[in-house]
Amino acid sequence: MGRGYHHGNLKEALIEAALGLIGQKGVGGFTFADAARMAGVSPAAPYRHFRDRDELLADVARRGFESFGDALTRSWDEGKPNPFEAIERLGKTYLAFARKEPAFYAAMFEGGISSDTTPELRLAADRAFGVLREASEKLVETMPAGRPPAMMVALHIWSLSHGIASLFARPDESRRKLPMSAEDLLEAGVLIYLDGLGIRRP
Amino acid sequence: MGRGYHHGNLKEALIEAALGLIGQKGVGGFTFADAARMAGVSPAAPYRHFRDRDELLADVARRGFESFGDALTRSWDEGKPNPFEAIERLGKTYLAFARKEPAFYAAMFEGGISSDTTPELRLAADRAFGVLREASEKLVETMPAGRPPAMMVALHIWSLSHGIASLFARPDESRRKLPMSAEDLLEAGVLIYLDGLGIRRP
DNA sequence: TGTACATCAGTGAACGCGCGTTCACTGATGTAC
DNA sequence: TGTACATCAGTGAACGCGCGTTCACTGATGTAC
Repeated sequence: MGRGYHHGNLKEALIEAALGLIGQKGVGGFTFADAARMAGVSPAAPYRHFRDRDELLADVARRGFESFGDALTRSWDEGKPNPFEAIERLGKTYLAFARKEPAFYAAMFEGGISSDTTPELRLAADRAFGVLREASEKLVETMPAGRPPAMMVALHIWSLSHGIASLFARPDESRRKLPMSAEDLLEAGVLIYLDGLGIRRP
Repeated sequence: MGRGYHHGNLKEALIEAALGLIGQKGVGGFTFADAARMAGVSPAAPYRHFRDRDELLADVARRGFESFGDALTRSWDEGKPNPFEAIERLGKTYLAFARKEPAFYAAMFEGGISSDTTPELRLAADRAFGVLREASEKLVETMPAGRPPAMMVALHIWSLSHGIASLFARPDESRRKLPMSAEDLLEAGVLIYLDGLGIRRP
């Protein structure tokens, strides 16, 4: 690259490096010094941008949640053509994210970073969950009566998605083998669950 | 203690130490040397019992799965008084284990240890899942017709339990706040799911 | 337009630290006769 | 029952390593006049 004394975009470069390293060695294997090395910079340089390793990790997690939230929002697409079909799309997006962005996913859920580390992180995480919450609300509204709390429905779907993603949709090591794809497993699960609530495909 | 030159029970002591350290600092923060120190032994001593840190961790995970499997088996209690009630008990046991044995849980699911590390580990993990599988089989058998695959049912319940445990039932840092207990959330979820399958409380 | 100066991102050398791992060893335990 | 010996669990000192962190510094960039 032939960069001079100043990097110019070190903060971004460190985030990129962190994602690469987490992807390779997992969250635990990622180190501050390694990120600096990967960005082609001295080990003291990152301190200009992050207080320590945890702050960098929290920033990665925040960006992960933002990207995740965006993906979920797009996928939900205001519940078109109907909440039922849209929520199935949401589930697929959840798994797709875990698969395609394992580094983000690890920083978000396995990093040992509490959501309360930063207000921004909390906000981003809340926003991502908010999409699921809104979807559940719309879904529940299609019922004529005996509506369950939308919050609970959102938590159930989130938990099922997260469980399946963690157990079966990580490119990590060889997880347990499945007789079907994680996507099909989730879709079937959500279908049965919604049926149990009394919500059927329109 | 006044132990002499030989420890006498170092292997067990190292496992204990590992559990304590994992409980305190998480799987990532646990080190081989630390375990030795905690067991009151020189840093070279553990090598008489474990090839390296990973082998120790795999052994912890194996014991975790065995203990988990035992707890599930006791909880299932051959499906008494009926599979429906027994499987609700199973769910509670799942969460209770995650809560009461966070160190085991972490080694089993967040240790970065693949189930294929050791045949014994795989066996123990399979046995634990087997309880849930058997429970699902018995549950499905209560249906007169249109039975879903028991394997799928087991995977759904496992995933939901695991998702709820990971997100809300870890004493880790302050996880997301819930409007209800993790136990109630899981029970409600399983109830709705089984209802969707057409299985009702007898 | 040029010059002086402030700002600030990145340097590189240095430090203390704890980890993983090895090695020849030592002392306790068990066993054969 | 006693003695000689083999076995083996644990020692402690040593090593190389990479990490996190600090520090006075340097050189590029931007800005005021």
